[in-house]
Amino acid sequence: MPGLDLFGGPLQLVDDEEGGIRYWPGFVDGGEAAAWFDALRDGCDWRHQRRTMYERVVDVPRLQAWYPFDPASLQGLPAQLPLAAILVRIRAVVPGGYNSVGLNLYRDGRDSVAMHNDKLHMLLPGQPIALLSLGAPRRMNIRAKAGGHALGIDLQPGSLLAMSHASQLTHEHGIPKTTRPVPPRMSVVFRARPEQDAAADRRAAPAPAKGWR
DNA sequence: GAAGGTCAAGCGCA
DNA sequence: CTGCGCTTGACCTT
Repeated sequence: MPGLDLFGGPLQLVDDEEGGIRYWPGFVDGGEAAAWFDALRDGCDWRHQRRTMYERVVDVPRLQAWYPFDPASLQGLPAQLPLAAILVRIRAVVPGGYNSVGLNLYRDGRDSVAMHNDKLHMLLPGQPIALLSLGAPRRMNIRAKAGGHALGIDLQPGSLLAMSHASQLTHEHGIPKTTRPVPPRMSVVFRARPEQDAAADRRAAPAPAKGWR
């Protein structure tokens, strides 16, 4: 386990040729993280999905929101949300052609995500995924698919986690449920998606009406 | 357009 | 106590 470096550099959690998985515990200060959390919690278009399992319809255990945007103009990011400010800060540390942001809200310890990796066909090769954590700390497990033990990391509010494209091939990650009482936690995840998918996103996303008939 | 992958809750196990 | 692996099935870039 690498030690915390005193000069603000990241902890290297996983190594590969594209930067592996890096973690900046104090990427932004607590006050800013708290302000962003409040604004996003109150202002995002949160969606609650359902899934069927064993003839029962169950709630997906988290709320989600998602915005595709143009990397140059930032069009697509709602102006009343601090997403553009967050993106600027993230790009300065983890450069990338981000064109989509997904948010997850884990309301309490019963909310979770199963171990998974991001779908590679939905990501541009070589481009990292950048994940900002806000709200309460939650444990994330990271495990090599090849086997071995899971690495647990408490994602602190204001922390940044950067995952290489290549690491999605070799590792999976998840947020387990916990019986401990925990306040809400939010992740803000920036990705660079292939243009054809990004275009489909723009079509699917709420857009100004422009019917021609 | 087809079809293989995903991922929910709960259980048993180590 | 906690993580993990197994199960079924509707849905498939939210």
